[in-house]
Amino acid sequence: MKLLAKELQLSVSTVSKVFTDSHEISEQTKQKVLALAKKLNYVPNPYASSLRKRKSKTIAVVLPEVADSFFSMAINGIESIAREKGYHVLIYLTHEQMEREQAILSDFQSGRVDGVLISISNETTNDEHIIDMMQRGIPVVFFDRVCEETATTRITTNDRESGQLAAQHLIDQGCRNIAYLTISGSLSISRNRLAGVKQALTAHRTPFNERNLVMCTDNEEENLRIIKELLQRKDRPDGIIASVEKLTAAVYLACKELKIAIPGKLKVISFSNQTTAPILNPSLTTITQPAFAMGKLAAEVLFNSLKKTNVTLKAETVVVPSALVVRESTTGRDLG
Amino acid sequence: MKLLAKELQLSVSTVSKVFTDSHEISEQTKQKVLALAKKLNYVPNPYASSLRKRKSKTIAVVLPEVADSFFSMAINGIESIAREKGYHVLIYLTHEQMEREQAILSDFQSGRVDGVLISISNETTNDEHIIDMMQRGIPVVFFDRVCEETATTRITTNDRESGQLAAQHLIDQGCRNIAYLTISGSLSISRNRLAGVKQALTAHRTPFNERNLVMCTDNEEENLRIIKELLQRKDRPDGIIASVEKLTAAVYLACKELKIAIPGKLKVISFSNQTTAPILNPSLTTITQPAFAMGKLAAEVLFNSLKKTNVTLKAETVVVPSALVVRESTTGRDLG
DNA sequence: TTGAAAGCGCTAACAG
DNA sequence: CTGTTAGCGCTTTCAA
Repeated sequence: MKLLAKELQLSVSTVSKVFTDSHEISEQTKQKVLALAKKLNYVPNPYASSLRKRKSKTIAVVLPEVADSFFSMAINGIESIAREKGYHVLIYLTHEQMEREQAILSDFQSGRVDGVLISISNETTNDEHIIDMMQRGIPVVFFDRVCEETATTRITTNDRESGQLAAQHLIDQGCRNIAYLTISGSLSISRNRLAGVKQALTAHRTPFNERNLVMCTDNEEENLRIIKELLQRKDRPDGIIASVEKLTAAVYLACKELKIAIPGKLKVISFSNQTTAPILNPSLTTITQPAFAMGKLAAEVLFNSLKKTNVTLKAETVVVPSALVVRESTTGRDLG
Repeated sequence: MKLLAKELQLSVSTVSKVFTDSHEISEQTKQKVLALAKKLNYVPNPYASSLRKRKSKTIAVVLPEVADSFFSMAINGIESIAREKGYHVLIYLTHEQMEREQAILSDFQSGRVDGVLISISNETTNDEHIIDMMQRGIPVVFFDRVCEETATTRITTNDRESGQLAAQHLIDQGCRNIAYLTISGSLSISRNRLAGVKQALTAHRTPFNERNLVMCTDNEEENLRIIKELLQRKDRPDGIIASVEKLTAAVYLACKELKIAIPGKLKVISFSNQTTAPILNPSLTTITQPAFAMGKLAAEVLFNSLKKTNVTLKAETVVVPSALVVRESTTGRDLG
């Protein structure tokens, strides 16, 4: 299309420089070129540019799933920064499968993206595919579900403290037999939350009962079954901490079916960003993660490293704290 | 990297043909090349290929927002097909602003994407930017929030019938003064739903009262105020149809504050795909849209047209029906 | 079945 | 400040 731009009796390179906003071009010609470009509705071909410059102005966001308030809010945060910086966002879903995650990342070897934001799948037990990526010079920033051993920047929330806070809150509300619901034994995020829970219990001289560590699945009905089983045990828990948003519904439904009163017979707290938490029956006490902020921060860190050349990301964990929002499911009282 | 591939004493073109899986290459050399490629972890540069072939194997998904169950489930559907077809998915958010929508689409003039899936913003009143796109040979498929006048394929749900069904259900439950909550007067989807509501009311000899058409905003607190105002009118409605998922919370909270019993004093039905609908207080009667299916279908239609060359998409509306799921908020009874 | 050569649209030296 | 030239890595005739 530069050919057309030579309506103006200019060389291709001059026109090109206009579009890269080079300082070595006079205002006058810049205006002329830009004017004609607008008139002709011309936009430079990004792929030609990518090919030449060896950078794509595109990042990838790799997620386990998107139907989760945390991830959708995080996408929002990421997008807000990407837009600001003129980057494009490719989205990929692993559906919690390490194999897919590997396949997706391996495609990035091609230079399709300049950087990657990733929240790993709960199947992901090794980080070779990620290290591979970084060795090829493609920076990776973890957020939320991180690999703690991998040498790059990790954006997390204070999972351990949050677990502790949640458990402490339940203890304060009189719970003595607390169960912890999770979907993964391997994710650091899950382990950290559990560690916090255990710490709070131990501090209170009521060590965590390992039978109360309940592993859930991807399947809603299966989860309902598992939780009903839990609630039908003779030593049934009097408090539940759901470490994953989507387990909330299963807990509520199980209680409904079994006619177990929340919070009377069972207190429930959930790691959740659902906007419906305040209008559940009863309203749900949550640990609310700073999803938007974490997405935003992850993107900022990534773009920052993309600005400079050859700067490997610091192997550090940046923590954005979550908040405990107390509602009726643990207190019986509506604290707004 | 083809240079490296000439470890094998082959020409670049031969190697290239291997990667396009050309039939004019012997099995033998194919294997050899593929083997070395895997060993060297080589992946062809997609941008060079895009430049040459003038197609990017990439589509754009343009959405008003992502923090909405419908859109996140739709993304899921889109991704499932994209993955299957080997396409990549760029995501863009308009945040309900037509200006952003235009800016986003205008970038696509560059050939960045081969096609576009779009759900328009509620500000979008004209379709010039979209027509422009199509005239440049980039196919556009609408889903959910469509432009009815624009000559391309539209994937919708049966909005009118759903509105009618919702209103009829409220009438059946004894409502005589039904309000309709919306965030847009211009979106066809909103108009159609309202038309269905009116039709049901008219059929029942109780024409819709225009004062009961309530325009809400992007702002949660503002919405709460608006709805409280509605519920404090002397002729306060005895039934509410929320045409947007996120208005549900405002309705519930308003009722809580004003101590209006649902469904006793007010019956509520919502167009919503929230997974928490069954565990709200009370559980929420919904019109549930086939989000995943619609996303999937939109993607299928788009990829179909991308396969052939120079086939403009049929200007037709494909309807995937929604379902009425009756729960306590309109009946007082829990029907599961 | 394979190879040589041209060029997709753009940018980056380097000259002028 | 502007122009010339040489590719970025791939695909695609066309010829061997």
